[in-house]
Amino acid sequence: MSNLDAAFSALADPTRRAILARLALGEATVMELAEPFEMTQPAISRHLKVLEGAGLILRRVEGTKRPCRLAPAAVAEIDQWLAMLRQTLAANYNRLDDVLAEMKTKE
Amino acid sequence: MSNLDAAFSALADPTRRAILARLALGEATVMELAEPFEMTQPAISRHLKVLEGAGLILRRVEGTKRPCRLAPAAVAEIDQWLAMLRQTLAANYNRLDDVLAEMKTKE
DNA sequence: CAGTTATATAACTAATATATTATATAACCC
DNA sequence: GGGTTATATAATATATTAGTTATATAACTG
Repeated sequence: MSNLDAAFSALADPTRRAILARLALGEATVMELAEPFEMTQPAISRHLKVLEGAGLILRRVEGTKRPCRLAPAAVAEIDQWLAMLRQTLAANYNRLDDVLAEMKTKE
Repeated sequence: MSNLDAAFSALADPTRRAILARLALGEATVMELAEPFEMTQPAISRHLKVLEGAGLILRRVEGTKRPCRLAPAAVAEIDQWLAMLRQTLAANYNRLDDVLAEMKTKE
């Protein structure tokens, strides 16, 4: 499974996106991340494992806690891939502009 | 399922990403899209359905053909969500810069 | 109209993902 | 050391996904 497979797959889950959004506010422990969800701790633990596997988060060891934070690398990779599509869409818009411009000159 | 669920989920599959990459070169029919893959036509048909459901592609009817092209809306939505993470990561980098700067002043 | 081409749908199978409960580990606190 | 807290893992049930083959639909082509 490519990194992009794992990254996009990880982002496809709303719980995991919410976790990332929470981490956007700063580092947090597993318990802190689990708190807002109506889900058991093991479920969150697994979600974090998926996010870590996708390279989207990093974890430190701090006593019995495992604080998580966002990882830059995977986000950059995703960005890069999306840039390809963005570029094409922009190009298509330009072509549309051309069409409209041509229509105007024919008026 | 939110639009982002569907969009990220659709992007998690390498075949579907390849299809999008192909569409970045321009409109294509189902058969044209299926050609490079070692996969049956119904399999591709399903992938296209997933991409369409996620708002990533649009299709026209042209006789018996169904030419597909990239859709801007979903890509924009994804972009917007990622922007949130990007922003935080940038902020973290800045904090790291601060730390490094502080270390230097203490030398 | 008959045959072919482009695409979609249905029935089915195999693999994967998500959640749960129960339990393990390991650090912390008295 | 004994109890509590933070987290991970295992076993299991269920749902979802991705592919297959077989078949349907509907438009083109001679």
